[in-house]
Amino acid sequence: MSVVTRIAPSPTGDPHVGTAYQALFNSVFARQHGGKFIVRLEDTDRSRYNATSEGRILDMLDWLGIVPDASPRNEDDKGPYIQSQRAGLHRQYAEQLLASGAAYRAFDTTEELDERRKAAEARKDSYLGYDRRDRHLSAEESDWRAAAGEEFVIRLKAPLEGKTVVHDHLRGDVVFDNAELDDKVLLKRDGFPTYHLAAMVDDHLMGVTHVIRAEEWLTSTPIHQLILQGLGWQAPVWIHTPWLLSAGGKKYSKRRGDPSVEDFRNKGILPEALLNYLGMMGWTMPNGEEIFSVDDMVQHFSWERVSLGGSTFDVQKLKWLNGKYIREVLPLATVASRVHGFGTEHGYAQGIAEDKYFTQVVELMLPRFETLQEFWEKTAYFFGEDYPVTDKAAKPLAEGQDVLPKLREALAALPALTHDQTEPVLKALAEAQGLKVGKVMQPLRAAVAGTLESPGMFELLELLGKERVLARLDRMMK
RNA sequence: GGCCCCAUCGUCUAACGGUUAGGACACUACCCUUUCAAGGUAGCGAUACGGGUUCGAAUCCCGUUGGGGUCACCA
Repeated sequence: MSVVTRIAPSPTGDPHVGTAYQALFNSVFARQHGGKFIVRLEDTDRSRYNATSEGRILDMLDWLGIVPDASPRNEDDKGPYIQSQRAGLHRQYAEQLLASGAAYRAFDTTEELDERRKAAEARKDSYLGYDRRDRHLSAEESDWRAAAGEEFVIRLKAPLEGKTVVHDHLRGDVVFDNAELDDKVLLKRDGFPTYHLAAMVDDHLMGVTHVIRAEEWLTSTPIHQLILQGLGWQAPVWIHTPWLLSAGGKKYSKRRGDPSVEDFRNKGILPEALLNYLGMMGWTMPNGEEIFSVDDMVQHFSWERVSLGGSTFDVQKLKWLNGKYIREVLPLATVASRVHGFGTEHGYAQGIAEDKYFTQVVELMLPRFETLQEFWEKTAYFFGEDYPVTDKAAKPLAEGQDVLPKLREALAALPALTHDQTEPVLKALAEAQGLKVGKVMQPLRAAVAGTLESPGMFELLELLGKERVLARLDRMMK
């Protein structure tokens, strides 16, 4: 049996980290088995639909480098992959369920439902689902009222007794008491299906073999099995993955202020690092390695190494990982081009060419920035003469005014400010003045960089070049 | 509240009945050093609790507690 997995994001807002997480695991598992990974947009909630969201979700996947075998941008014969375009299909199966007696029409208005629910809550009922008022309407009455134009929804007729066993691939059998189950709405008043129906119909029609989704779906899986059963279809392998949590221990969510994938991207997190980080949430490489690629994951993935406790998202560790990719994993040329691309996208790189000089700056800065954004925040003095002087740098700059002219003189005498030329000169000068090396270096650094945090002095001088260094010294000498 | 899931350092995790409970992030100290980093070394720090089973339990079973999820004409 060939594996088919999917993600079914809902285009309601910002591209969610949870979607990226699911996309990773679904695509890795499919690839590992030479199967197919598909993306289906679940947009059947017209009220929450967000027109830009759809494209942004697909863009996020592109950015991450997760390539679906089928999606709204890559349709095949199993499509369309936009769920609302399949509404006719869903309706047809809802009617089939209705005809076979596995479902029924319910004519309650939203107001009635609200009222009864509130009453149930007030009574502290343990069962808070639909009270099944219309479950026992005769077929004649149901047909007649529908024909008369009364609006209705189609609900699942869940069994009232017995048990439904869901076999979760990670947790084993999970037993639900049917009496706890609800007569869920399958087809809404507006003719669109709910998730429960739509997902099951589409998964089946698209040949999905393994439903890998977040743990929040576990409790509605018995409903899904009942739908499948009513339609005479076989259930897929259910795999409910552990939670992604945010600092408070709650479910990670954009609504709580947790960053979206776009937020990470805009801060200068690399897709490789994000994916690597997500991969170590709930899963580990067999040898315990922390730095691994999606390809490594495809090679070594197994459900046995998934831990079930939820994982708290730690931005600090993500940043560390990102820094690791910058300084150790990605080649310099790649880092330089990512940095420049980021700068262009966010207005930092105006008039700055992606040339050899730029790459040298990146190389010098390599161990000094963890996100692409940090690079730009720390390097103004490499790319212009109007760099700011920090408060901390102002002090050594003032204190060093008498040594600066001597420094200028010594540097001006050099043919070029190469490392091997400047180092002995600067050290000799410090000694001659009876000063600690730092007392000479810090004023120099403050003058040419405007900050006390910079790459090594000699590399800095060499890269900046004699002309610029001298001009800066002239300007900074009172 | 009913039901469901989960439980090792603050965080991510290793251990698949026998380890001084290991690693990583963070934190602290030291080393390196012209600053800031990076890097290196060391330290701090966990099996939620209570019962069993077993020669032996982080590991298996039960209970308690705690956390999370779910109970929408949202997904």
